[in-house]
Amino acid sequence: MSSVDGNLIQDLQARGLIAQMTGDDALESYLADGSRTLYCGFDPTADSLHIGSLVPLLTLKRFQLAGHKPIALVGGATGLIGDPSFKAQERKLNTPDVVASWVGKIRDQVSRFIDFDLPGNGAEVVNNLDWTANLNVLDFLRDVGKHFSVNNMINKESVKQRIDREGAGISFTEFTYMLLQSYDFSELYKRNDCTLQIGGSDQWGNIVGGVDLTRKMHGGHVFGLTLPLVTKSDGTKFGKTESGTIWLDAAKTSPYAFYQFWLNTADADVYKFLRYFTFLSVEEIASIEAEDQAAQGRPQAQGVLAREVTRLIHGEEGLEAAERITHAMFSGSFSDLSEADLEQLALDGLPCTELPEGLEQIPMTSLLTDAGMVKAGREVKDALGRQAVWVNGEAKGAEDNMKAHEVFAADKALYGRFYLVKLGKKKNHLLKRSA
RNA sequence: GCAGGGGUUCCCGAGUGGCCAAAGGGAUCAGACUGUAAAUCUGACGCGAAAGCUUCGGUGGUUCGAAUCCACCCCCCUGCACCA
Repeated sequence: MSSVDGNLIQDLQARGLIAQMTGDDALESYLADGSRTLYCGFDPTADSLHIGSLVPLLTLKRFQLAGHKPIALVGGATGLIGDPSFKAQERKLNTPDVVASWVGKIRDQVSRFIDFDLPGNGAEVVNNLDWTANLNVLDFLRDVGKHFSVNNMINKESVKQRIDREGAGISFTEFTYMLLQSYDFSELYKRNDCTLQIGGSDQWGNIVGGVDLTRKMHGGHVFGLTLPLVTKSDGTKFGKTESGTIWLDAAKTSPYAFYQFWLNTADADVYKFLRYFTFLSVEEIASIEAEDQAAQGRPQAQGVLAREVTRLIHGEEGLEAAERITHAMFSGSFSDLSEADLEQLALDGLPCTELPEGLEQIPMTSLLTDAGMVKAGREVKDALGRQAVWVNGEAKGAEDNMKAHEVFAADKALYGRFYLVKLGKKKNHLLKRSA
């Protein structure tokens, strides 16, 4: 049995990672006294987790590093129901086979973060469908449902807007979600001696429900701890960009795009994010912050954050790929890229499209819109008007709009095949001549 | 079901017969300044390279002409009634 790090809670506190916890000081000494088993649930609401799940995921890992045993629960059952917590509207149910396929993907993703082979506190992944699939309705209502007060449930902050708001409403199905999640906790307590559940702060109601149910059903004293919702200083939602959600799946968000997302973190958020999303010690982060403050110009923090998190999610290889593209695209020295480098960029996740036929007829606006660089031709037109489109380093203007055949002439291609197109400062794209 | 209010371009929100592709704000994109930041300033912002085309909950109608007027329908909100 590995020894436990008694300072875990203090470290989490220093990182700002504790939103609420049950039994305050009791939990801290409970964790310091021995290796405990804890769990966190991840519902399959899509075919991949996104960075919103990163805080709980990494926190599980922090507990493991401190000597505790983490269980990642994939919600094969709860994913069939839908958590109403702080959701404005009832959600559409996904079909069982869809949820089942998502369960598989989420399980694989989650598994990459925690260590299964640690002696004494090796991680586990469980699926709550295992203990609910064959649950008898009458038994459930008698054994579990009886412990819940509807009066209490409708007063939960998490469902208040659904209860109070005219025209919103909540179905009995979603209303029951809390019972299922609570039952999970009591089951894991019984089966795995799991005595702590962690989750986002929106899960507080569900977690407390589980704490109560475990006491009522098994007389067990268990704990709950919630993590803060990640917010940005400018008030916009964390984890979304104009081009969409930042996913953990490399097929949905390339390591390059992922790296760029973190690199673009606002100064006002970056040190907080370093504490949330990296395993650098709070002291290290403080010294980075101090250095940045002392230095003029660009802070180093975003680079550190992007590197650390990208390595964590996509590994050393993913990070190298991301940095390779970033360097090629933003250093302005793409001309010394080799042919193999260019091919690699496409593989690394630089958006890449094949050049269509009949360029004489195709305006640049449609060409670049179709390639997915922008949403409407107007943006290309605007950019052309400001000399903000470059093809292989050469700025193009409005007069080139109908001259795609000249802009993309065969003799202008790098290695006879490639064109690097840059629109504005940040949009890069690779166009390839078909072979 | 009755009475009243409302549904406008990504969002909020003006517009009540032509001057409306539709004020203003937000978001977004691009430019300047920078650090691939923030703040600020500038431009764009239904679609289209253009000519032009398609919008104001839906369908029909009145009119030379409708987001604006009429009819019917759908949806939302606020009261009242019904369920009790």
